[in-house]
Amino acid sequence: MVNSLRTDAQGREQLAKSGYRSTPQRRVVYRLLQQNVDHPTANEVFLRARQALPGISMATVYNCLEALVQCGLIRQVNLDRTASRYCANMDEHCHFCCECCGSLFDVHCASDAVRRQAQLPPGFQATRYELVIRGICATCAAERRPQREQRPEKAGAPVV
Amino acid sequence: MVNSLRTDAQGREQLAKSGYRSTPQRRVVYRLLQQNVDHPTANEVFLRARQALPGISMATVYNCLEALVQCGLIRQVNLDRTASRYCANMDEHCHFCCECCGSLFDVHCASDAVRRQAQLPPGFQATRYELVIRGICATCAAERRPQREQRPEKAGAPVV
DNA sequence: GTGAATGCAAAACCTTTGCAACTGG
DNA sequence: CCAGTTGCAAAGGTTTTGCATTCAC
Repeated sequence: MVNSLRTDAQGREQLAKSGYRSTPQRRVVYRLLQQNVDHPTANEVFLRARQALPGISMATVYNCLEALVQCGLIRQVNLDRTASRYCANMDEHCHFCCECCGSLFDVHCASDAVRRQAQLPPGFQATRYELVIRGICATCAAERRPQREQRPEKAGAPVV
Repeated sequence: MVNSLRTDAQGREQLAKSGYRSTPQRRVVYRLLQQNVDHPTANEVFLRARQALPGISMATVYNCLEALVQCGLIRQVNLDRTASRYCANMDEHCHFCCECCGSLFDVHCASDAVRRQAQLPPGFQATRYELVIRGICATCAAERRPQREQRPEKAGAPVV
């Protein structure tokens, strides 16, 4: 169950709180991320946004994503050195990355317990814990295929 | 205490096991990573390797790093979309990234307990758990400075 | 009205690739 | 000997930047 999705008005307010304006481009990008739970890359966001706003540019997509990340409406997920992915689920969760098909899944994780496992040296102050799990997703496991080229075009279904 | 550092002979053997040759470049890169516990980037490895091998090229550095990663002598650490960093500590550990100075520290972490916290959906098989902790390191905390531009030139001391 | 955001193009950044020459086992 | 490795240069994918124009507040 995802609780963190905001209405247009809430989105506008959250942008304003951080000094950002609500523009058509930002609204389209945010709505698109709310509706597509498959963690698209900036380029995928660009392609989808262009359906609603044919004139939108890549630079604007990056600008919108940056604004939405900064004001806390979405989060950026970086795995390896592949293109960043974006996620409108702000509930606490971690990510499962399928080494077979490359899909990304949201996974529930009791973060308090994770926190307690890390033995920080004296004086260190943690602000954020990010857990990434790698493995084989149910679909790929069922297909019993050996590991092969990633198929990043396949979208991962959310699991939270 | 780091147990995973290999002698030259062990390194050669581990490379051979995966079908790689032991070359002067690979030996220099591996030794350099063993001696510098600050998680250098490929470019930093290049600059340091050039002191021993003035003719070494960036492409070769990447090739060496790839071979060393593949045969299990070093690991690659990717944070955000900054340049990959490399680490000769193969003991089980996670990473602490200082949001103030950008340094990377090895941190001991009881991974079995972390594993138990993630609630994988049925059919999902996990092979690897990667925990990244972000926060303020002891040095930056002591300086009591507000968060500012990262200073990636400052090397992080190992903490394991 | 005014500062912020957009769109375009060019550049930056990190990494990979193609290929001829060289070399380790 | 010969597949694997090196070094060079060029290209690749992702993201950022500069700047004139447009727009949100």
